[in-house]
Amino acid sequence: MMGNVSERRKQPPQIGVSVVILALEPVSRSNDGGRPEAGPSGAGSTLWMPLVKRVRQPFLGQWALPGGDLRADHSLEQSAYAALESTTSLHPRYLEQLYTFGDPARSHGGLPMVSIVYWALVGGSDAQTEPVEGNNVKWFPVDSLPELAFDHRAIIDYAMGRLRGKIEYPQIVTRLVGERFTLSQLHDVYEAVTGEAIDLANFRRKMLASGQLEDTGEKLRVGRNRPAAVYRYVRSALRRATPWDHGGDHPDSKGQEEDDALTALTTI
Amino acid sequence: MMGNVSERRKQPPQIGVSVVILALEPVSRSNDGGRPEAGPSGAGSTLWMPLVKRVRQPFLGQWALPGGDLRADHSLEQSAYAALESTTSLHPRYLEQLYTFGDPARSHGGLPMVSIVYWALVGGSDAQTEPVEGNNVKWFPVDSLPELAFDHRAIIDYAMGRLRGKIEYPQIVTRLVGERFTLSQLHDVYEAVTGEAIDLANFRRKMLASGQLEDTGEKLRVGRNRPAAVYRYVRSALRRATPWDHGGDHPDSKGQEEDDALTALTTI
DNA sequence: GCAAAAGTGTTAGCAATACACCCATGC
DNA sequence: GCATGGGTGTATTGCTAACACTTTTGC
Repeated sequence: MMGNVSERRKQPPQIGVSVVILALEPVSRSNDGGRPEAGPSGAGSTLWMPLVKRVRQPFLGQWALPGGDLRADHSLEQSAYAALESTTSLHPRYLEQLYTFGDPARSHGGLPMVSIVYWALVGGSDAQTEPVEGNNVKWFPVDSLPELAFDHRAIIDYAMGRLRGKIEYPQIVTRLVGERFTLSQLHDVYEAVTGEAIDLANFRRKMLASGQLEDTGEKLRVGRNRPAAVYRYVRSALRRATPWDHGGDHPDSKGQEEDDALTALTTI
Repeated sequence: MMGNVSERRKQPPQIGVSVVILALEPVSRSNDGGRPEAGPSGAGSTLWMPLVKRVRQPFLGQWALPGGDLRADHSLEQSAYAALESTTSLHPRYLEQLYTFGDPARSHGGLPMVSIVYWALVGGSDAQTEPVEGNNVKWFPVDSLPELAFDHRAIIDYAMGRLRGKIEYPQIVTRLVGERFTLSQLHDVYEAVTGEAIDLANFRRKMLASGQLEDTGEKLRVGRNRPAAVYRYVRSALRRATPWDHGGDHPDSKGQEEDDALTALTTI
């Protein structure tokens, strides 16, 4: 089916999608969220992501980003969703294209591969079905990841940089912290993402002064301490999309079709 | 060679690269640059880009972004360079991946196509051989482009947004204005890119205060007016790359091989 | 001298920072 | 009361915007 090597060099490479998935804590069915969590662990100090164990060479047995194939009749975003759901049973509330990697050297002995990488944010209520964890999928904290296949480590670092660059956008934060949240929770997310300490007092003021938050009237008591006010982003703040992103691949295509299920796999 | 339609739907789509090329003025061999230009036209108020006339259906005869194929043994960046040089005879000093477009709807009757789009910045001294202009290539000011094939108009808008977002980076500005420049020239570039009027006095101060500029000692007289000091970016400023970009596709791969020349063409 | 562009000074206002302080709650 | 996190006050500092002003050149 395939010609000799010198012929193959002129062929186009393979294509696939991979997804970097980020959440404040491992997502499973039990976290059915909805209202702000008064979780005892405090969570918020680091981000987590699911990885998939490779079942083929090269890098057999190593951890890698979830991935899948591309089909000519699907948009890139749809393919990313499909890859995501088939491995982690998640339907993220935020999905955005990250970068396309295509250097011949990155295949490390496999076929040359172009990977279109998306990154996704998931919150507590995004689990659709039974979690696949324990199978070939496992959640890791981003600050202590295992050794990764291919160039996936670099891809993840790049994704984290992108997340840091977008932390100001309500759409982003909301997907992580949820729709309703206290200022402390919001503050925790900012610190988890930036990795830096942020003065809470100034943070409150800045957020409230931005006019993007509105008090829901609710209160949330965390431990045995003073209850905190619960906020949400005002509608107009959520709508305001960044024109220099999502510019491409039909950002409005939400409905992805139920299709033939894929088995959990990774691509480069 | 190709199966029926329902088989083809499951196939991966085609892949190609396209390039959005931007310059302060149309680039041809005559502008051999090197030192800052005292051009009579003042140039600096708008950006220009080359487009290629399509020689196939769909959109036959319409203007489109330069593009080319992807080969399994080339990096994406190398493929972008190849597409660039084969159409415009330019070797840009800045090349960066923009976005990957892959919606099935964008092919408009052609084969489904995934386009990995790069954007490039060229200055006066980037022309390598005879300019191809007049053949099927023509330069247009970005604020009055002709009607474009496919979704190329949206792609260009997206590229402009990206450029605006990066105008602060010395690497970007330098590729447009050149290595040595007066503050007025720098100011013109900022205004051309942002599209907004910027107070020259404050602009000077801000730039000088940044510590990123150094006086070369040279003077440049533009018309019959007072000569202006010529500056350049300090080395450390140029080196400082943005980690959340160029993270991917072997950013250090500069040497692109001389290879079989391609004929001027466009892809989706 | 006059025009035109280079370059400087001055002011007001806004936003980020640092940090001291008070408030509400459960034990 | 006291510990803990929620929430407020306030001074300092630095950057930005607006705009009036001076300097250097060719004609």
